[in-house]
Amino acid sequence: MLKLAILGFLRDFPLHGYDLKNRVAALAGHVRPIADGTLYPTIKKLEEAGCLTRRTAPGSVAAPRHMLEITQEGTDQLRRWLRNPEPGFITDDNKWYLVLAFLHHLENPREQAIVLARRREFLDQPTQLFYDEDGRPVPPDRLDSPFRKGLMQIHRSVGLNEIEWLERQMADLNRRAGYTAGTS
Amino acid sequence: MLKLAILGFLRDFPLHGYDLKNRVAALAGHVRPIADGTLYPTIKKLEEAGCLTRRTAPGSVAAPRHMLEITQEGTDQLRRWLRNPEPGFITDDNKWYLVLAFLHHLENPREQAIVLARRREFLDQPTQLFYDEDGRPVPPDRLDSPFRKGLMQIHRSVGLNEIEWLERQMADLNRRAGYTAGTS
DNA sequence: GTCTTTTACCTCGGTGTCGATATATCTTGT
DNA sequence: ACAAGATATATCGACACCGAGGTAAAAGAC
Repeated sequence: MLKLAILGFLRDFPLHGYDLKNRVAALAGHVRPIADGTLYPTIKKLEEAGCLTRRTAPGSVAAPRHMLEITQEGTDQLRRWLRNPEPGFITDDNKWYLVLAFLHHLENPREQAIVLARRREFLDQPTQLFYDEDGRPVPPDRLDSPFRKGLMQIHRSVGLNEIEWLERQMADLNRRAGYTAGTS
Repeated sequence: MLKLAILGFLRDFPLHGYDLKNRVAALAGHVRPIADGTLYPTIKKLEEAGCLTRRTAPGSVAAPRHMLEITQEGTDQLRRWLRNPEPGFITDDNKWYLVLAFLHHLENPREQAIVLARRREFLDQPTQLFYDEDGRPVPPDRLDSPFRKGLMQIHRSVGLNEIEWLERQMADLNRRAGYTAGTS
């Protein structure tokens, strides 16, 4: 999850750790701070895996920075993650938003459309959140708790909203993929 | 996170592990399966902490079950978590939905309203997801990636939707809290 | 009769993230 | 001169969760 975000941001332009931290915080979960104890070891691992290189530069304001740059290896890894996201990245909203934030790094519109289709497929299946004592599904209007009612209502409208957008986006991507195929 | 879900479900009625697993899976992240290796150790820990008791019962279909029942201690713990959720449970959508799913176990409408207010406060602050190379915020219409545009658009409409619901719900709760105060 | 599937429970090792803690640099206020 | 605060990087122990693996009991298929 963090690795995807780091490589995704570095693919745009080189950054140092502190900057990355703020950008990831703003994006992930929307403004959940990411701990130092998570970020720096993760950067180290990515460096050891050859996904990024670091270059010490004087700090613009304070202490010296390590400017991080993505490598070809790192770009390949990023694309692999985006091209074929693990199930959690499709079903977990926060993780899915991360995929969406970096999906433009996957240059082929056909591949992008496939990922969107997977999310669409997931959103399509009806969600049943609650069951009664005997395991029977409980429809929203039969729920005692107003909070559970609201939860299901919000969840539903959010899904419809995103499906609509996905639909438009996929149509657009497929059109562009068609042109590309026609001209090749 | 899992602990909250377990105690929350058990507060409704006693369940066995396997049943819990399916209910949590349906609710958390909407239908993300929860691993056995997570569930059973967590149950064990909750039992050791005195939050629940177990009672072996013959399985209705197959192997014998451990029926789990919440204790007073467990109920107290659940209420503490709900009354004062950690920051992540307010800002992380999946975790927040969990809080919402069990908020009815907090019996005081005033306390419920306080929790909703914290979420509202969080949603109220304008979210800036992306920044350019120099650290300047990038508005949606200046984004190159259609996916990032969509992300911001979806994010915004989802937020407005939920704020509207929160508003209605809080008004209702405060009205009820007022009645209670008046009759006491 | 045995074989597979479903129900049901459990352990162990590995990974990802957090929170506390530490250190160094530069700017600004006093 | 010195303290405070923002910038910047790093380590360590703890905890939650996962995935692979294993056990067992009953139902139904062949």
